[in-house]
Amino acid sequence: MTKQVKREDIIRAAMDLIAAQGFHGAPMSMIAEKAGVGVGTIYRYFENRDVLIKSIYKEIEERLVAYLTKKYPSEEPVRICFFHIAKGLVTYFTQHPMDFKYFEQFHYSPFGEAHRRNRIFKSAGQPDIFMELYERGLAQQVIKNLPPTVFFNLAFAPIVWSLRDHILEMVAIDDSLAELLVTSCWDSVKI
Amino acid sequence: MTKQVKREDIIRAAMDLIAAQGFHGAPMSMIAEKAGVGVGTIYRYFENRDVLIKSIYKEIEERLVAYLTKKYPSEEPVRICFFHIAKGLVTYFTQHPMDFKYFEQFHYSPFGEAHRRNRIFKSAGQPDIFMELYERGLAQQVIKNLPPTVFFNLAFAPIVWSLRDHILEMVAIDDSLAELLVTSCWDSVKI
DNA sequence: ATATTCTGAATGAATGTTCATTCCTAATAC
DNA sequence: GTATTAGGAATGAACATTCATTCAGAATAT
Repeated sequence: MTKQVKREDIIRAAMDLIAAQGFHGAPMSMIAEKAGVGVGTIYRYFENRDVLIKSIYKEIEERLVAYLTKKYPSEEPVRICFFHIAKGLVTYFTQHPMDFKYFEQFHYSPFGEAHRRNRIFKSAGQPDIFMELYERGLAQQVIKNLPPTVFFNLAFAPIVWSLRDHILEMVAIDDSLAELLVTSCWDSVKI
Repeated sequence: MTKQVKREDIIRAAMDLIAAQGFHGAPMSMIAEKAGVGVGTIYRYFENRDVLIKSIYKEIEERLVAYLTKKYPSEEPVRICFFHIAKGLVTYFTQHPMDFKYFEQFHYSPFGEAHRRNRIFKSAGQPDIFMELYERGLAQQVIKNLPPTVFFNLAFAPIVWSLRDHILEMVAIDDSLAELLVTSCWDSVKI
């Protein structure tokens, strides 16, 4: 078993456990057992628990940003770009519920609190499609004149909450409901 | 010092600590110290930690519901009722940021998970102004045909997120911005 | 009025448990 | 044979909860 594979096993195990049970339901001993390694082994791959947790977050974030950025129609109107991102979020997280749950656990924890100051998707190197969308929308006067924070909240908070409800099986978001949801978000910010 | 006063001291101390630092930053010993009582004393007023935490939640919830229900214009159109609730939320939580922070901590924790399920599935109990609003809106065809969950998410998620940002001082929500925010939420659910 | 006994609220040291982390030994690679 | 990696028991820190003890004030007796 190569080093890389063992590292992946640890990440996979930790992610699944934390997504399913929260940080409390995922002690190092349990992660080790699920990954099929000794507890001490984890510390050969990650300096400590915090580093492990942040590494997992980074991996998920990279996958998500890659997904949203791929085929991003940057030349199209703001509205089209918004729909691309919003529907992309729904699709990605519907297909990767564990990623969503992990994201949520992370975000509402001391880790996320620290992370929140810098905006979510502002990873170095990546062009910030969110901010670009906001600025272009304002400049072209297709969206209301709102502070960026409030714009993002109107545009994405209902989607995130609905994804959570969908993943918790409290509502079923099919294609047509997703369309309606995303359209409604757009309705709230468009002029 | 009367019993009631001491109980209030404990609740106040626990609430402030948990709101500010999260559940982790509020061990019983610290709550006791801040309340000016012995650790054991807390257990004379609350069976255990969980009961204390849930009691605090209930007190806040009662205050909030009382605030929203007072002067509720139940005879007015759906739109007016929505604005009453939405603006009431903004006003109440702007004036009681600790209540908001506690609510948030509670909601994104194992306590909240359980609480949420109950709340949604058995909406029984007191006259639920939220559910009443949804049903009346649907019947009168003034709101889109959406599952209740998604309706609530569209209507309130951006408000909650924006309140959080306001309380964290990442955006300043004054009266006119609140008006714009609430109107935008209504725009997203109205027909 | 004063002394004595009783009561139960208040306390915080002690207990038991849960974990992250360490570190020594075993296994494996080179 | 030596160096590197894996393993998991041991360690110690953090915490919720308990419970034997204290003590102020109420009740009762003298």
